[in-house]
Amino acid sequence: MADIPKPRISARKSPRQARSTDLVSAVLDAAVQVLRKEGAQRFTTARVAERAGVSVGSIYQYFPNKAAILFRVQAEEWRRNTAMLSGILNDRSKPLEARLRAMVHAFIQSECDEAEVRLALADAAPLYRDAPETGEARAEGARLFQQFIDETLPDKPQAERELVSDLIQRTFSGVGSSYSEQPRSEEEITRYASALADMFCAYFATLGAR
Amino acid sequence: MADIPKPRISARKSPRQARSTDLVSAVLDAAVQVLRKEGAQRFTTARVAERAGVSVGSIYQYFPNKAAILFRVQAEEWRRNTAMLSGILNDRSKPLEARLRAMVHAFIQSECDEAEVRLALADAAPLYRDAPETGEARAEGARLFQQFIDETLPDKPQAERELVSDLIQRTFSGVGSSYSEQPRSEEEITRYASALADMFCAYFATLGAR
DNA sequence: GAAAAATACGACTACTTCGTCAGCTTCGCT
DNA sequence: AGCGAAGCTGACGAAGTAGTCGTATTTTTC
Repeated sequence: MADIPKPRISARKSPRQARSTDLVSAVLDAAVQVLRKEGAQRFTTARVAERAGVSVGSIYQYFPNKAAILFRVQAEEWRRNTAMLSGILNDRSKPLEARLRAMVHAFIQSECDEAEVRLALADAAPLYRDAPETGEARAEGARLFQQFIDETLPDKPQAERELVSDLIQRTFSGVGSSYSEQPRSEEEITRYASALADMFCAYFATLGAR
Repeated sequence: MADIPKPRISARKSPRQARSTDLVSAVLDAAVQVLRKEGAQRFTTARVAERAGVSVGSIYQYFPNKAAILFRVQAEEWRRNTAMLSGILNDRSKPLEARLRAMVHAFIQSECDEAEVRLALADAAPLYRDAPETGEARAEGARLFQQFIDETLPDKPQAERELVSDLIQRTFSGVGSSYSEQPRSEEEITRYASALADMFCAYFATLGAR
């Protein structure tokens, strides 16, 4: 059994004046910097406050606890990512395979670009992953994959499409976070993304993708 | 940047009498139990000592620090796993594909069987992953995959075989740990392992596996 | 069986961290 | 200007944890 989840991730109160809005974004920016420079282990509210040029008390006016800050950072990360991948996948001017290949490359690339933050965020996952909001955010991403698979394998029964979508998604994120643990050159990234896309294409082909 | 690595994972002194050997294994057993029941966050030397029926000081006679205990547990886990998979992969009485499918299933199965411990161990990874010993242990596992790929794709250049091996390995462990985060029934596991194996087989087929 | 070596104990130190709260400052508005 | 609300501060309390060390106990050696 893991840690007892603290289901208090949602904001304590909302900023009403301009300065408090600024404060919140300063805190989130600082949080990213602290994660990058200090790692998850040394991510503390005090350090975030210092870096943001703000007092600890102010942070706790808009975030109920440390986990909430991390969750907001992670949610933002996911949001950007989903938007980017969604844009690539829904570009109907290209054939399915080209879109898939582009998406794989973009994902691996971005994963490597922000490797430090991602790794730290992953290390801190135990603090926020059991919150209900996390589940919703994940489901959002899942829909993206599901939609793509539905388009790729329209003749398969839904149960199978769901299974395949789930598998692709896990492969994606698993390989991405593992691969980005070490620094990689542009060329390495291209080669690796290409191989991963090859694997997906081969799989889809045997499943009878159109 | 992540946490500064503490390169002191190796044993402080070796047990010479029977009672101290017992103590060490009691500590390791207790460590697994604490991980399972309390999670990585609440894994403390004090709790391990209590569960092992031993005092904190005794632990520090054979382990230089907390990370060392976690590393020993993880190393043991890897050792068992490598042995199991190695046994399946080297069973020359079966064709390559059957061995691959058996291996995938066994891996996913064991991952799910021990999900709690694995998850906690993964959460604690930041504490031990930067130690040099961890790299060696990983390399051990990598050889296993490399050997299998060399056998599967003997006509490809070595660079490509290494790339494929790396990709398969990351897919393996990434999908495994992600999939096992939720409890799964036997049937679900079989279906999922089968799909994953399908993906690998499809990929190998397009690469011209023999 | 007595000295020496190995082992075990656990109270204790030194440190870190989360989150609060009483009081002070700034803002918006009339 | 002046008043109430919103916002900000940072010292502080409470909790928890890693690892040490002087002392007690058990085992081995001679």
